[in-house]
Amino acid sequence: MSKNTEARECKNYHHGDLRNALIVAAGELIEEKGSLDFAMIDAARRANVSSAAPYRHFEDKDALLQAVSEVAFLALDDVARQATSLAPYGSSACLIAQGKAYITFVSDHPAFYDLMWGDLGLRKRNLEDMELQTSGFYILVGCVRAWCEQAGLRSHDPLELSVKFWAMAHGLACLAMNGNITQIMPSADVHSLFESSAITFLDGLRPSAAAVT
Amino acid sequence: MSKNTEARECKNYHHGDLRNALIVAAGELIEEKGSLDFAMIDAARRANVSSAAPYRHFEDKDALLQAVSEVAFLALDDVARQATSLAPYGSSACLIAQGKAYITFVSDHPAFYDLMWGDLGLRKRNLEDMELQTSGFYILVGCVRAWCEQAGLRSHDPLELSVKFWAMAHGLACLAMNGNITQIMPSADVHSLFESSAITFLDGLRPSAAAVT
DNA sequence: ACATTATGTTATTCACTCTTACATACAGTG
DNA sequence: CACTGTATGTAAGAGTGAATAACATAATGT
Repeated sequence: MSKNTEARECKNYHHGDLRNALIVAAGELIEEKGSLDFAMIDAARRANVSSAAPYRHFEDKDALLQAVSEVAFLALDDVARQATSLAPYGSSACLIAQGKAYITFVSDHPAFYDLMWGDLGLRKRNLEDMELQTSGFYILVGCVRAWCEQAGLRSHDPLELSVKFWAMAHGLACLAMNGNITQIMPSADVHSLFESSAITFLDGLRPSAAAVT
Repeated sequence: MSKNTEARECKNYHHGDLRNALIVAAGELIEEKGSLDFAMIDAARRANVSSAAPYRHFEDKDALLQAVSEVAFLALDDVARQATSLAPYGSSACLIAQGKAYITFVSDHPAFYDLMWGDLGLRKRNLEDMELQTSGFYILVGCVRAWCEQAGLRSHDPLELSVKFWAMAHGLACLAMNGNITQIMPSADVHSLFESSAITFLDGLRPSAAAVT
């Protein structure tokens, strides 16, 4: 052990946890640049390794992006879980809280949205990833199921309702992210918009609402 | 979308309408590849010009993509306009027809969706483009306004309702495009899903639906 | 010790975008 | 009709970044 770390630039030849370091570095770059087109070598530099090192851990840049995307989906799951506890489980407020949290997440991280749902996203990837992509969704499904029971609306399919509810939040988040909502209604707040939208929708589910064309 | 301007057999040194030819070529490449990462030289080849010629008309590839995107938004406007005449103006069916047409457009051209709303999309572009991006939206606003009057619901803001309605269609289209809906409800049809979702929402707007928490 | 495996480096290749310098057509003017 | 300016084309190549190849270093197991 006489060879003490001279520490010219690198302490150890082996990084130790390069794979994770690269995922973190890529995540930072995406956040900072607000886009996915960082260079592999930049992620490598951030982890203090050479440009070729990442290819020991990821087949190509897309694989690295996918790994970052997986982390992002897990983070979104956490967001959904936390939102669940903001209001009584199964209440309308609980559902709305989840939608709002979803919108906040998307709005705060537009570049991650691109990663998760954009052209480089999971659209053309395999099924395991798809399951990851929708794992957080089932947190919502649980709430919706509870809501249906509390509201005495057992005739509705919680899964179907959840998809519709998700789509409302997703659509508003997407439009807000693109600036469309600000452009159309400069004074509007996406969260309020979602809340009133959700309330209208939930009201519409109740039998008292007569179907009229 | 398949505006086949077959002016390719050009014998002259000057092309004549290279700008448009490139837009068409790029659109075809996007449609064929299902992605935006075609090479500029491929678009140039399709127009029978050299690889540098496009740069006389477009500052860079992004500018070409933007031009294609503008054409795509105009095509979407047409889709919306046509859908308006599928049912009595101002009826629920008319609104639903518009949403369905929107969903069809997005589902049929996922690569164009990426172009129009993705990371290479208009998010970071200027205001004129934003107006183009939402011009078709005001077709919907007109229908919604008529619907409000026919339904005797003048207390609602048609603009706000339209945004919410748009978001429902947009969200479902986006999730469907990513395969999420198929994954969650393999037997579900996005158009039916949208229709029932829209009906629920419109029902919820009627005063008979009591606000309950 | 020594072989094996994992992980890193340098140097290089390849594809693609974008630029530069030059060439050609066409329209307007004397 | 020559003359000239502008628009538009070409050819060649610089610059960027992903990915690979060949080699180097460390950790591990027997």
